[in-house]
Amino acid sequence: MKIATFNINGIKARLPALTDWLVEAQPDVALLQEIKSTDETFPRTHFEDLGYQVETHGQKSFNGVAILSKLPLEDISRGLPGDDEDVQARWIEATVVGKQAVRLCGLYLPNGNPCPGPKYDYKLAWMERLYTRAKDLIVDEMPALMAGDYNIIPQIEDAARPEVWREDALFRPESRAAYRRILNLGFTEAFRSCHPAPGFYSFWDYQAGAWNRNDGIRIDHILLTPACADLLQDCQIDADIRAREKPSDHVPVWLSLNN
DNA sequence: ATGACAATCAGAGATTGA
Repeated sequence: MKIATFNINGIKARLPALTDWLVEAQPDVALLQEIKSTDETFPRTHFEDLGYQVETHGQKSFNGVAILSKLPLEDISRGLPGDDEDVQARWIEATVVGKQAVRLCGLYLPNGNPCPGPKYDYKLAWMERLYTRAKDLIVDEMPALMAGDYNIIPQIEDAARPEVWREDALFRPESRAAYRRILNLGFTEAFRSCHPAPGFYSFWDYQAGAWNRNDGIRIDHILLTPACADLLQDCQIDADIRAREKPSDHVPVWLSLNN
């Protein structure tokens, strides 16, 4: 089963680029972030016509996550538990039914800039809630993964120019520590486990020719529970599509599972 | 030190992002 995560930076603006990639890459499941649309305005039938079941958790203008799946999805849940006051649409879960069922969590972790400030506080508080949910996934022992835009540069080798990120919310010690604390529950980060070498990125800023200079960062990750890591076959980044017409500033990260 | 770029909503320019 091929499962991908892709921050598309707006479903309306990305409809052609996303469609082209889906047709070429043929993922069984695509976890999308930053759909920037409500559930009502998401072009649901467009993806149903491509053979996907569509589950969204959107809001107007900002954020928003979705799952597209060619295989049946069950037990869909929207919103990260732990704060009933939180109105930002950043989390969706579902179980995909294959040879072996896998629990899928799609996430759009808060950016956190400027740092320090209330947005950074929100990021760390959100990560505390993520830790709680992640721990439950480990305890459940069902194969599960958490995929999305983590807005975390885990290590220096995940940035072309780590020095410019030193004080940024994506690279601050507190951010990375909160991410490591989740990893240390027993998760396997799929891409690093397949490709330990430095120099792979999943985001290039639109500004200052970042793509042409390969001035990127790796902030889109897929974390696997031990039972899910047993099934991991491969993990890749489709970096080439960043060079196309009207691209997102992120590119897809995908893995294949033996399930 | 600043801005560079793109998307959204709205129908200009502020806000957000990373």
